[in-house]
Amino acid sequence: MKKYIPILKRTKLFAGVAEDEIDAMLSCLDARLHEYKKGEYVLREGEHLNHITVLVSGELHIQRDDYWGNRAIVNRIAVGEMFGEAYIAPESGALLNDVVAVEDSAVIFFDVRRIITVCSSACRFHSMVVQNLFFAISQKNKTLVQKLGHISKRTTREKLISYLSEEAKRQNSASFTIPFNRQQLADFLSVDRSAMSNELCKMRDEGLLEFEKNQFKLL
Amino acid sequence: MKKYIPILKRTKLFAGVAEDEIDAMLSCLDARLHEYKKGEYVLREGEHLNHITVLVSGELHIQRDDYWGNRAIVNRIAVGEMFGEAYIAPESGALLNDVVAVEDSAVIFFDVRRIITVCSSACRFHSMVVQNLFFAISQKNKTLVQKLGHISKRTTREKLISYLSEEAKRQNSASFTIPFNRQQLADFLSVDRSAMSNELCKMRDEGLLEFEKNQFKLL
DNA sequence: CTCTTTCTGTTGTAAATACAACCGACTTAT
DNA sequence: ATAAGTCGGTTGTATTTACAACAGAAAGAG
Repeated sequence: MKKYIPILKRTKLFAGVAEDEIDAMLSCLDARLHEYKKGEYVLREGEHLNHITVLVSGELHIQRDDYWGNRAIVNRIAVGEMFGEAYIAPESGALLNDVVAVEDSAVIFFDVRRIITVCSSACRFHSMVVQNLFFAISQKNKTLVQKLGHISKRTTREKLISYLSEEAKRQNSASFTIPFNRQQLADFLSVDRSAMSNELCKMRDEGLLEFEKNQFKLL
Repeated sequence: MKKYIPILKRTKLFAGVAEDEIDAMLSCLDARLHEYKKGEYVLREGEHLNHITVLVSGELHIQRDDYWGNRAIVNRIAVGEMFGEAYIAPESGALLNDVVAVEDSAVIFFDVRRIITVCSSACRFHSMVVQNLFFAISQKNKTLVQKLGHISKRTTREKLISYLSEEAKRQNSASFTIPFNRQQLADFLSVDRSAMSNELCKMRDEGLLEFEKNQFKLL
């Protein structure tokens, strides 16, 4: 687990905490490392979670499949990001979604109660972590609202424009790479892949954008 | 403002805090009361917010209108609920949505920094409020994921079933009242009102449910 | 009470989407 | 090298949805 301390240092959760302090906090927070192969489930819908988790290697999707096999990708977790923040409250109930490794991944689990209950003075940076967690959850909240903004658009084209222009803004460039292939993007935006592919090509023919694989450019 | 203390006592934010303690905390948290008439904007997209707010009277919608006049209702705030938790972080940027009073409403604003920075021992219950805020944000997060689950369904019928069965579950009865009229429900689920109305009637004719105004019964 | 406004359901048409099936390019495994 | 699998684009059709327009019922104003 110690090899991931430099990664933890760069996460929102441990922002401003020195590496040796993180090292000291690992046991205080009862940190546990788990590893997953590509395609493995980290957590399944219906399970109960009493941990805050941080992805330290690989990539995860928060997703849900319905009876008919339609997949909805609720969120994508990149290295350094957290998940499980929606289940901090004691009465928060079972997981609503599956969490799946889309690459070989490593996840560190932290005991929720140990985080939010500030411990003895041994952890001098604990209160900073609590505040970081505040900000991180708050920001995740905002991310979800943004995603709602995308998929509440009525047409596939509008959803694409909404999503792509936010990515351009976020990456601060008209040229950018998206972290999804076509099927994943379709699942993320809740549309049919072929219809979306069709629409993307129409938009390209109309001169709105260019793309090749995951590389997009808005014009 | 004092007349709303009994209401505050019943909110998630002040759960477990006695009324006289809340009274004492109001000034500590720099609480300010604002009132709005039905239809007035509490906040507008693009503004900056440095407060956590609690609705103590009336009803609010978090919504957004696009260029073509399509309205998306992101969330509904009932008495005792908070909003603005997505903008706690210092770098969280401008509001993504409008906040509108759909009834005559009263809102109390609390200074964010004063909440998350635990003050002197005068506020003995401050740390409890911090923990309450944690749980409340976390739960809001979960609510947003649930809403994503509804509108990521492909057809109007599936969206309706998803929403209505959750309401039934939440209200713990096959008969329940929803807090939206038809237009608002359509805006909430991101579908066309007339198409939705049509679909509801088809479902009724097929014996899936009964309804009258806002009163629904799943069969 | 009457007039106006709002709400809900209905219908027809045009547009958009889902679905299935297929193809070619490319990658990976054996 | 060959075969199998993955990925993205294309097409046609059936289904679904949006949109506009209208009508009756209910609610609210004067």
